[in-house]
Amino acid sequence: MVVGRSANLPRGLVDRFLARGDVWPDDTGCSMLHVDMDAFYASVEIRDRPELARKPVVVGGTANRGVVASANYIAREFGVRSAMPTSHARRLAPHAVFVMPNFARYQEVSRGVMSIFRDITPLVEPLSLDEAFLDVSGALKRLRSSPAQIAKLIREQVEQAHGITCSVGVAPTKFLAKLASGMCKPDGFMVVPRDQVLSFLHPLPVSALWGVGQRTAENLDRVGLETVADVAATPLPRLRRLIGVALAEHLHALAQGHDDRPVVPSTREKSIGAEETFEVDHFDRELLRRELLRLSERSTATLRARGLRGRTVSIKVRFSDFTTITRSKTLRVATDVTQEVYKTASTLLDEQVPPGAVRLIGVRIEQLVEGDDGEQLMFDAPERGWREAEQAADQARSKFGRAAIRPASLLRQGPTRSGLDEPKPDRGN
DNA sequence: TCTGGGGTCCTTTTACCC
DNA sequence: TCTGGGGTAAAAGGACCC
Repeated sequence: MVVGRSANLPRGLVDRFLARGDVWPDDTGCSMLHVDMDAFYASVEIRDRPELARKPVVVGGTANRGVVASANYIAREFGVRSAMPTSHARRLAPHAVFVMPNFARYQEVSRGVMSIFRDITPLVEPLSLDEAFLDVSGALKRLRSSPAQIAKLIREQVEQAHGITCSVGVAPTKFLAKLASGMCKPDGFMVVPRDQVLSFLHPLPVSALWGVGQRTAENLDRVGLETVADVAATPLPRLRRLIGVALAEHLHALAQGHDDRPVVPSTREKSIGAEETFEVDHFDRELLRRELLRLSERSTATLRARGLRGRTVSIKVRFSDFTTITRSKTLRVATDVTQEVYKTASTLLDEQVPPGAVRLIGVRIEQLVEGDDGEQLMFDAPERGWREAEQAADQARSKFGRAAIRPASLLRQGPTRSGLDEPKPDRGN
């Protein structure tokens, strides 16, 4: 039995732990909350266009090669799932309304929702636009509430202020809270009492463990490990041989209900990049180089906006058969200069990527450091002109819009791309 | 069914130095 | 000069997450 992400969970289990109005569960010591918006992108679209309310709604690139970023629950009844090719979704639900994602809009709603959380506790760790962990241990006294009461309050406030619903898991640890919110979706609320952690956890399939995707589930299945209980009962040395040291130790701990990761309010990003799938495959090197310039520009603009620079430039190329290679080069000095990133990226393309039909190309910058003008100027005077020019261009763009300033070689018509421009799907709900 | 885009983390391989 | 081993950093690939 190999079970994927969306496997049906033991039904009795869900019923046993689902919080309802009448019975108040024992939430002592359950100070970890995981809040997950229901079908976030689709819900925002429906809220903004009420005429969609009773229809199946699918948010995702409408072009040939897009995938579903979010689907409302009516669309899910037809089998539509996030990450599914849009073409497949169209076949399953031809009458559904297909909507292009409006990323800026979702960001705006997300900021509003997160600020509701921060009014309750400063210990908020967003995982993406549509979900976050909250540690409410410090807020209990101040609000004179239990964790479950705080969860209820959050659900009410989010719906009142933003017209969309969310699901909340309340548990002693992050992992359990996240499991719980996933199991009570949509518009639900679940508490995992401290003394029932193992009876909650152990009947679940291994794929429920954070870090077990399709591959690892198959590997575990091959040796007869199907449930979380099976993993918990496997001696650690054996598990290490099966799936590697780090993953084994991680999963073994989770399977025993151990997870002491704290809520970390802000973490610095480790890499910044941009990539694009073409609507049709391309062989033309000149065109690929032009695309690298566009992507370098996009990535370094983000770097500059956040006051960061990076030392390692890596490119990613996916061929028509879906094999994917990455090639990277580490610079002597960290940079945020488009021309320098582009030069490195295009050299990598020229020297290390074999010819072939390319469906995706990407640029990423790693080994990030906080920007520091003074030091850089002394060591690398020649790039000074570029930096100043690009900073001026950033300012012009923020005044007059993105199209105002572009490198001359991008003024020609670029290649056609798939419909998804910059989406971030709300997977998993 | 035919697979987006943004990331993180881990493992293995390779390059280089002593 | 050739070979080997240890250590470290970089490069490459892969799995996973939303």
